[in-house]
Parts: sequence; structure tokens; C-alpha cells
Amino acid sequence: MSDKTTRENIVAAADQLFYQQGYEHTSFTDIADSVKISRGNFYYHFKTKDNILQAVIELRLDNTQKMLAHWENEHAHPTDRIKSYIHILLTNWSKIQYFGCPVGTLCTELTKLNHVSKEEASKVFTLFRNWLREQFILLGLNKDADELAMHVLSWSQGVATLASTFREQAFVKKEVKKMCDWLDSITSPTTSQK
Amino acid sequence: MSDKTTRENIVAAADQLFYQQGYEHTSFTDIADSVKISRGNFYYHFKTKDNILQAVIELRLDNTQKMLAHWENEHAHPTDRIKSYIHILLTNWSKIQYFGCPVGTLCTELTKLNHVSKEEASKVFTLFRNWLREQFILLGLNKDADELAMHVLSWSQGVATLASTFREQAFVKKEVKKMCDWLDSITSPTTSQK
DNA sequence: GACAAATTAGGACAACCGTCCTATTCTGTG
DNA sequence: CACAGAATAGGACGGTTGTCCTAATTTGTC
Repeated sequence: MSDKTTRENIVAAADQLFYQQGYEHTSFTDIADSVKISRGNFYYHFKTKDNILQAVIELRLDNTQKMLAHWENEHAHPTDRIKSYIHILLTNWSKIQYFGCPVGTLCTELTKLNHVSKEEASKVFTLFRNWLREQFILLGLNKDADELAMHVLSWSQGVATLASTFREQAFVKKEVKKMCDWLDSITSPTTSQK
Repeated sequence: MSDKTTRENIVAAADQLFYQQGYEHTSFTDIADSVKISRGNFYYHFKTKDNILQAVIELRLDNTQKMLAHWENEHAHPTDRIKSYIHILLTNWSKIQYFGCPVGTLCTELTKLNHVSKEEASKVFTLFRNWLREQFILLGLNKDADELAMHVLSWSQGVATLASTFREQAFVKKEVKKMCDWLDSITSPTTSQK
């Protein structure tokens, strides 16, 4: 973390703190302490708190795009790619159990604050949505592609919310399996359900 | 609202404001202005902000229990009762599209704040969970009752989150239909799926 | 080594927060 | 009407917030 730019360190620290504590509950002092710089130095890199949020969202958009590209390279079959998405619930369990989904919780908070950047934050969701839709199109499900994408998105979102409330890993594992089974069922046309 | 006790008015106003703006973002001044009392009068009824939150949660627990009891009286068949739950997504669409699910969003916020009352808030979820489980037991699905209850809970939760992010009613309608169809499919043993 | 630019540290600022105190007004009972 | 207690209004308090200014330090270039 120390070989990076101070600005990058600030954004990285803010990213984590916004995720763990929420945007509003995270103060300049919190971030400054985390990066180990003075609060005064802060103003040199970011004029307002909103600017930091904007930078954090940009970082998340970049990281998300990289992750999606990585899944595409790793798996040739769209079904496996979608399953990679589904499995984040277990891969990131150690954080999700405490802080939920970083995308959903930020969007929820910004919506309630009626924050200027709420639309910008929802673009992370849109990134996932469009990517999932593309995968379903590749599976030949053109007509329902967006509907299926939204289904996967909302399903995982609900599991993440309940996971952080009840903190039951067994529940998450069951739901992940259900999602994968469902995905297989709509992919293979043996028993056409719905 | 004026024929109620001042205390009741405070709790009712806080209930709405916590839902619409979030707990932390709602100040004493906000609530006082909403009830049209002075900020000083506040202290007479509630010593701390946490006390108000506690009262709000108690109110929500009561209201939830009344709603569940109402659904039980209204519908003899458990399937119809569960569908009543599912349809809140459309019944309360006008609010959900802006503020999401009141239960989920509060739990999420309190979890991130690591607030003392976070467990208390999650009891509202538990109320729904146990009630849904009972309905599934009445349907003869004893073994998977809790799993099914959690499935319905997380499903609706995800839809509510995405609904407030994208604000697309068509999506919610589709998901509500899917949930009802799914419910019918696991109830009628014609085509045993899963 | 000199010097300009980039970067940092420390603190001041007004505004707001939750909390708390005290004086005033309202209300009901004898 | 008198009077005690409930209820309300207004403001003070210490602390924290985001923001901003200025001086000191570091860095790179000639």
C-alpha cells in the first residue's frame, strides 16, 4: 500500500471504510487515520467528501470491469462465468457476513441520503446487469436475457442482505447451490421449467 | 396524528424519518420539526437517540405482528397468506421504490454502525421468518420449512433492493409473479421440482 | 547547492450534532 | 381560585463534522 500514490491510498482506504462503516458514518479523520496522513493534507487531494466518494465509485467501476473480464478469460462457457458471479457470496463470505454487499449497501445508503452520486453508484449494478445479460444471450436466451440478469442480481442481493443480518453460512451455501441448480435447469432444455 | 400522545407522535415521525433518511442521517431537529415540537421538549420523552430507535423497533415489531395476524385471519390457506407477504412489494411500491424495504435497510445500517440495537432490529426479520416457516409447515413441508422461509425472505429482500436502485416497476411485477408461480409449484405436487 | 513546485502538517472556522438544564405554560384536581 | 405535577419551549454545553487557510517540509531540476 505504501508504494502507491497518496491519492490512491486515500481512495483505497475510503473504499474499505465506506464499505465497512457506511459513507456518512465515515469521517475525514477516519480516512486520514487509516492512511496515516494529516487531515490537512487531505484537502490537497480532495476538495470535498463527495469527490472522494466519486473517486471510490470510479475505483469500484474499474475493479468490477476487471473482475468481469477475468471471469470471461477464465471460463469459456457462460454458465461457468455466471457461476463465478454467484460464488462471490461464498468467496467474500468473511466480509459479506459483516458488511453485506458493497454495491447494494452503498446504493441503498445514497438513495436514502438522496445523494448526488446515487446514480453513479448504481452504475456498478448496471455493469453486472449488462454483463449477466450478455452471458444469457450467449446461452441463446436472448428474449429473457435482461429479465434473467435482474433475477440473478436480485437473488444474490437478497442473500447478501440476509447473510449479514443472520450471519448463517449454511443458508448462503444452500442458496448458492439453489442458484447454480436453477442456472443449470434453464440452460439444459431437458425439463423446461418456466 | 394529533389525537395521539406526543410520545406516540414522536415515535411515528421517527419511524418514517428513519425509513426515508436512515437512522444516523435523521437528527433530533428533523424529528422535532416533523412533530412540530421544540427540541427541548424532546428530552422529556426520550433521554437518548438510542431510546427513540428502540421505541421505533418496538413499534415495528407490534405493527408486523398485527399485519401477520391480519393475513392469517384474511386467508385460510397458507399459500394465500404467503402471497399476501409477497405482494407487499407491489402494495408498498410507492415507498419501496424510493426507500427500499424498511426492515432490510435498517438492519443493514445498524450492522454497519455496529449499533447496540442491531440484534433488536433483526427481530422483525425473525418475526417474518418464523411466520413464513409456520405457513410452510402447515403446507406439510416440515423438513424444509425454515429453508423455504429464508428463501422467500431473501428473494423479496433482493427485489426490494434492486427496486429502489433501478426503480422499474415492471421488474418487480415479474418477480412477484415468479415468486407466486414458484410457490404454487412447490405446493402442488404435480411436477415435483427441487 | 539554489530554487520553484509539489506535498504535507497543524490548526482555525462556522455549522451541526446529541445531550442536558431551567424557566415557563398548560392541565387536572381539590 | 389555588396549586401541584405534567408538559413544553428555549437555549447552553462540549464535541465532532466538513471545509479551508497558512506555514513548513519534501521533491525534482538546473
